[in-house]
Amino acid sequence: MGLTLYNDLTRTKEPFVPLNEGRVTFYSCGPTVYDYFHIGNARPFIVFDVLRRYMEFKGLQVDFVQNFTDIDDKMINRANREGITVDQLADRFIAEYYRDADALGVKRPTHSPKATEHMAEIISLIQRLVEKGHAYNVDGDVYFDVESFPSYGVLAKQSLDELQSGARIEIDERKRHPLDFALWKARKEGEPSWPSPWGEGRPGWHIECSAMSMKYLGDTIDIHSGGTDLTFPHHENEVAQAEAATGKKFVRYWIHNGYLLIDKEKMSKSLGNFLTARAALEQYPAKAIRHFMLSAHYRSPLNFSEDSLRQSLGAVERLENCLLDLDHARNHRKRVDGTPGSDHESVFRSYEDRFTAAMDDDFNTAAALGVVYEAVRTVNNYLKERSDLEESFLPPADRFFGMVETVMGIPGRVEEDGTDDSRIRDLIAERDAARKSRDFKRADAIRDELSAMGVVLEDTPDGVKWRRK
RNA sequence: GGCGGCAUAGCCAAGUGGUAAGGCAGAGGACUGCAAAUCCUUUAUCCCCAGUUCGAAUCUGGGUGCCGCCUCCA
Repeated sequence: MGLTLYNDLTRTKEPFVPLNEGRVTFYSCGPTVYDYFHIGNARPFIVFDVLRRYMEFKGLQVDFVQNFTDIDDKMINRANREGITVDQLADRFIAEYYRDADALGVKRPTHSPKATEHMAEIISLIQRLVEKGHAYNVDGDVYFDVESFPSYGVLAKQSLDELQSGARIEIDERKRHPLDFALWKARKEGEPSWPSPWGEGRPGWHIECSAMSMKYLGDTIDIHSGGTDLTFPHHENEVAQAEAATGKKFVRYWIHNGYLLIDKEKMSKSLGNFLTARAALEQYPAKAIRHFMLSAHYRSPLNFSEDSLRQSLGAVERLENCLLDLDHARNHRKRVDGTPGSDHESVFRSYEDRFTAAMDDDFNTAAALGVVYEAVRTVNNYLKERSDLEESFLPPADRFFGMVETVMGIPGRVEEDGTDDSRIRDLIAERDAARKSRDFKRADAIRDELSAMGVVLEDTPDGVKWRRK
């Protein structure tokens, strides 16, 4: 069974068939690097990271491009406020972006282009639009002429008239139509600028994505993703610019993630109701945040709360404990030949099939997680019901949980904290000896000591297990 | 005004015609020196009304409530 995706262009679920067999071109709108990103911004980063990983797991080669917007009003304002250049601001927050995204386990894109490094492509795209009569120059500002592009509104599913009514845009009399948008903005005092055929200036809001998408992935790409608030006007405008210039279809599948809500409201910088990803990571490990993001379907709104994060942490720890138990059994239990009649291979293959079926169904991570936890219970039961370990059990179990790790990035690799394990092992051995001689006071004292070191002990029939908190 | 989304147990959340996945929390039990982990049992008239159907959380119509986009925003 193949992957199906809900395409916002058609508003239906469609089988996903890449333009070129075996290869996927995927562009995801990235951050404007004027500040730390918040946990709501992190949703698309994580969720589309998982979609990308899943497609790679299925054997597709994914060319995944995510841009950095490093020149716009917010960049200029923030740089001015900080008394630094826009370049310096961008350098700083690109580094901060990577620090947080890496910490969240988000794979780095194939390409991460910056707008300021693609002026040639941007200008040449605008030029093509001007030449074809889709754009016009007014005093050094260049606007896209929406009326010259009959299918404007394909993504919004609205006509120009409908879009106009009720819109609270201040009307710029120099524009031919209120919805005409800037491709190029003439330089203002104190702003960074680049030379162009229309004079010094800088690119408008939307043009960079079209230009960079076309440069790295070609005129027509398979998938373009972003938050649902980008549907209009950002993505609508991208379509208009690109298709007006090339005459070809720009994006085959448009996908948008739902918002992260907080107190039932959209989390956003302008509302001020946000929590930075950095701050969230100080309180909860990445595995909990990833699990939280994957616990709902990507298109649904997802309500953020401390409690939800706590619940996700509890859940992902259950998965982690299961894998630790499995490893402990691997290292300490007697291996025996498989019992005739017990077919672990087909049990885990069935889980794998159900997991991939859920993921194939418009990337239903919540349903896929349900399957993961059924598999967890199976493993826990198996380990409880016997004291040895069949050789036939590990390979299919490892394959299944390896797939979960590869695709979802949970539970994630345990970070080394530099503690010397030999000290821990010595203490555990000492405690074990104390327990054998029924000196429980001493044993508990050692447990407390280890606990203070962040080490949790579990006494099991297979011996003492330990893990870091 | 136009376009769109959502409403499932205490909480989070799957499920698009055949009598409700999974997780968190709670209760009871098993195991246990203690603890932890784990296992078992247990918790849902699927927002309301009407309709279609042998049968609806799932389809249709009408409500109610919440949210979003149309303006910078993932």
